[in-house]
Amino acid sequence: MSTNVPVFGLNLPQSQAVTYLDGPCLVLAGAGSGKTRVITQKIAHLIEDRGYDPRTIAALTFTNKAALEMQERIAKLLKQPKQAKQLTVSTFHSLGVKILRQEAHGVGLKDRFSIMDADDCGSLVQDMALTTDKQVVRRIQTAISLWKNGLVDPLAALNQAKDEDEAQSARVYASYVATLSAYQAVDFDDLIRLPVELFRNNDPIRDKWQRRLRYLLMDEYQDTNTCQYELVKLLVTGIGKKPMFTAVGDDDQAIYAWRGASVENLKTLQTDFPDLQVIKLEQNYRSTTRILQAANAVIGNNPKLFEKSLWSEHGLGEPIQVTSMPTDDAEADQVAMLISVDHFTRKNKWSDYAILYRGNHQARIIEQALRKERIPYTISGGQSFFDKAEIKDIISYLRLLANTDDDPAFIRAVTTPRRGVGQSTMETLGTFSGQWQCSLFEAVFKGGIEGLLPDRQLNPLRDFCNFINNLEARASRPGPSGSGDNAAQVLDDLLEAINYENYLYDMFDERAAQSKWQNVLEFVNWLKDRGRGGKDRDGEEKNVLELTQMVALMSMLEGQDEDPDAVRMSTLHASKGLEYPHVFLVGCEEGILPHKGDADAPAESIAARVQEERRLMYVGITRAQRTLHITWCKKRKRAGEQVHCDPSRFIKEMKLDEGTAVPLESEVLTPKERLARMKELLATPKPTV
DNA sequence: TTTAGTAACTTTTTT
DNA sequence: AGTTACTAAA
Repeated sequence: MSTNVPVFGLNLPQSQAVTYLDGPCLVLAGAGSGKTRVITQKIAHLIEDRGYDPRTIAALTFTNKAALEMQERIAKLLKQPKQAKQLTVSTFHSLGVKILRQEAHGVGLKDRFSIMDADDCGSLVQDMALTTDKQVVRRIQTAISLWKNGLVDPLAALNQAKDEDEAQSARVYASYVATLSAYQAVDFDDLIRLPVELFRNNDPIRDKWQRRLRYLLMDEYQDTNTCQYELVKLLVTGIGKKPMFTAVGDDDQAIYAWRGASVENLKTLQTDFPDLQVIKLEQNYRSTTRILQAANAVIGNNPKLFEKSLWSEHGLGEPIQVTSMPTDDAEADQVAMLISVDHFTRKNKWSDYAILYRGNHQARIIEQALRKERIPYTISGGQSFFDKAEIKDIISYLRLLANTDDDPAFIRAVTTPRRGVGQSTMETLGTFSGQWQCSLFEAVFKGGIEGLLPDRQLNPLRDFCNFINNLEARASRPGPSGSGDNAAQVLDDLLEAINYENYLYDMFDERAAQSKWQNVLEFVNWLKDRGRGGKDRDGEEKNVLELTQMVALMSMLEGQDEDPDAVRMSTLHASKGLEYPHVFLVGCEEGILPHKGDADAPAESIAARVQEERRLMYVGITRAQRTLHITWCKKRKRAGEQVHCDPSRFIKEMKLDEGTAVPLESEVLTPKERLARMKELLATPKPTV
């Protein structure tokens, strides 16, 4: 097939990107230029026109939400929608789990390894660094994460440490790695790093996976880190084999440098693959011209990696509004009111509106305001369903069931609900297990522990461990249907046995307990559903272990039970890749956006950080399709006290005063005025747009 | 030893 | 505002 025949409904560069299959391909896709469209169409093209087996195609995204959405879009595109289920559409991390689950032995893990979340890792670091200072713990955690993502081992980290802080982090790094392997556990970074290690050292296994995944597509390529890029390279390059992949990215939307991503990967791609075909998508199908102009003006202040200029065939559109607010409370109220009024006057859906902000904590105050106005909303980004304490409690039991060496899970499960095991018991047990180099669970039955713990403390421990053992025996017994455990029954038994519902009602007031128990039931039902192979029963059946490992990665809220008609609230980071007709970008103040970090950082890194914040602003602006409303506060509550704020430098950089938009001065209404205005607006006919 | 209640300290972004 | 650290009772 010639690459010059345009695919129906695509412009020329899009079409070229879809049909180009002579080698590796990089698509530089500006905001709103239809990059997801290119990926989904290309997958359809591979299957339907080129005869690819869907099982040999993998598309990698950055969030589970994006993966889910992409799979749905592909299903709609295919003549046989069921083929979409055979594709690997997942995050890098999920692919890592998939590989590790099959190749655990190759990296020295037992089959039933645990996946530890950031909290578990945090308490690990806390113990090993001998500090309770949360700041220090987080600093060490990010240092370790950056090392892992950069494929630097503990020894190298120690050698290249520049100051005592880094040396301390490196020492903790060493014992951290040792402890994880003692637990038979991995952290998020290991999910990518271990497959890389495996493929580097084991050619037959690497070969196997290369045959398994013949074509690779990557979304948001600008946000990949060294380790992820290495995994990709190992998967696509082989002797006598043509590297086959498509990477899609935009250097202006790189906003994850803080977690090890490097935009340089875009450039490196060109040197590593000299025959790389580079295709630029510069036509924007999303926003009005005014919005694009503002976005371009802001990003123009950053150095360019690739030359590109976005343009749009849409009209000029409505002016961008910039409003100053006296306080953050007023900002939230005002935005809620503006949305309410606009919703009723223009007869728009609630879901046409999005409120975007820099930090999760900004969501709280906005939520309150929206509730006051009776506006339905959904929050994406921020702490997820799976991070709720009651859900993590249940998960810790499942993890322990799957892997009794998982000490963090043991600690949580054995102490919640309270069963007479407290701090000092755990300390004794911990020292003992440390001396004998065994897990806490093992230590409970090891000879010698009787001398250290009186029966009063030892009995509850033994009772608990016997309980887990019994449950585990039942969990791994084949269910009536043959293969797989009877996950549903095990889950019910577990909740019953630990009396979790009563525990909740003992610990919390009626209302809180009720909602928490509701969450638990919802979670358990969700698990049971997945255990049976998913909603349509055409997914793979999963046992308790697989379910547990899957849940560990579900840190983002899934779009399943989202209210379809509700105002969207999101952090700027979580909004990447999404679009909304009407966008409110709140809290545009110096110190918030750009966010101020360590003032004593070197000037160079401060400059780099401001550039990343500017890209964040760019992402925010380019989410908007029709209207954009930016707000900033003169005063804001911060750690209790009111603090004076200045407008963000990025507002000036939008160059709104040069004829593209009219800045609007602050306009704060009292409830009475608001009501009057509302009535007045409701009476006027819907404006034509 | 465990738990419950009160006083002080902090808020980037996420797989 | 929301969590954590510390102190007093059971």
